[in-house]
Amino acid sequence: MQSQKLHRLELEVMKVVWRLGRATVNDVRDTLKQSLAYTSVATTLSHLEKKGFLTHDVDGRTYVYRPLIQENEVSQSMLGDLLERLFDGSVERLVNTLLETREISPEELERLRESIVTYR
Amino acid sequence: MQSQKLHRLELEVMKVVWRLGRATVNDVRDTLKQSLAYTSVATTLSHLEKKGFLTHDVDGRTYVYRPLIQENEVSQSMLGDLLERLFDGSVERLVNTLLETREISPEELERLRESIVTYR
DNA sequence: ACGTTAGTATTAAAGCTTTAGTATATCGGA
DNA sequence: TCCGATATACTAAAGCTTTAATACTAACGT
Repeated sequence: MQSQKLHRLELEVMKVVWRLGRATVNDVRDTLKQSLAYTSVATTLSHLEKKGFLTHDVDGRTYVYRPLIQENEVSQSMLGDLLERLFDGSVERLVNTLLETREISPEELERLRESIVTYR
Repeated sequence: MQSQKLHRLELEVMKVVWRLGRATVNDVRDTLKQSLAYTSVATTLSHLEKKGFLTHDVDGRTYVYRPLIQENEVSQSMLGDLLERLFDGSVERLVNTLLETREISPEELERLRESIVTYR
């Protein structure tokens, strides 16, 4: 398994593909917030495929991309990376920083407590 | 206030300065894990100063750098950025992803529960 | 006083990500 | 069939981070 780290644009493109399940260049292009040239999106999808995050099927002359890796896997990997780099691996410090920073709604805090308390 | 996002090397250098409180180029160079040319470290410190993360006092002909921003501030900012980009701002999803990785010792889990339960 | 050493300043090369232009191929309609 | 539209392939420019060489400067020991 490789690095599983995605850069800004790569991540945004992957999020679209994860959301859509299957996506052409134009699907991605139309869904992205930022407007990009067709070829920019195509190049990025190409990169992602070369890196092993995606593959494609061919439909006529059109490539239909689909993920080869789950969003959760990438999230875990990137979060784990930040955990090491910023908090020296201390989950406690990370969570405390999170609590300090965010104004968390009572509902979210309750769900959070539930998650942690029931975690075994 | 500006972006508060640090790249890999910049962050490593800042961590040294935070740890030491005050640091010369050689202090940083000697403390870093990776071995770098003197001028590489000096350039990075220069960048960090230009970006407003550091300043320096002069001691003889030597620059003694010190942070202008706290580690916690940068941690919050960078974690917040990841929270948005990866979890659409959902603290719950972030924490659940963290728990899923299962790299948490029982002691750490206990402290974590304590943190969350006592959070006002 | 002078040369060696130890600093900083300047410049830029190398490597990476983003972005898109141009070339080429092919599908589909008139 | 032929032309325009649309798809991918190829190439590379622009911008950013990392890394370090070179140039310049000043302190210090003798």
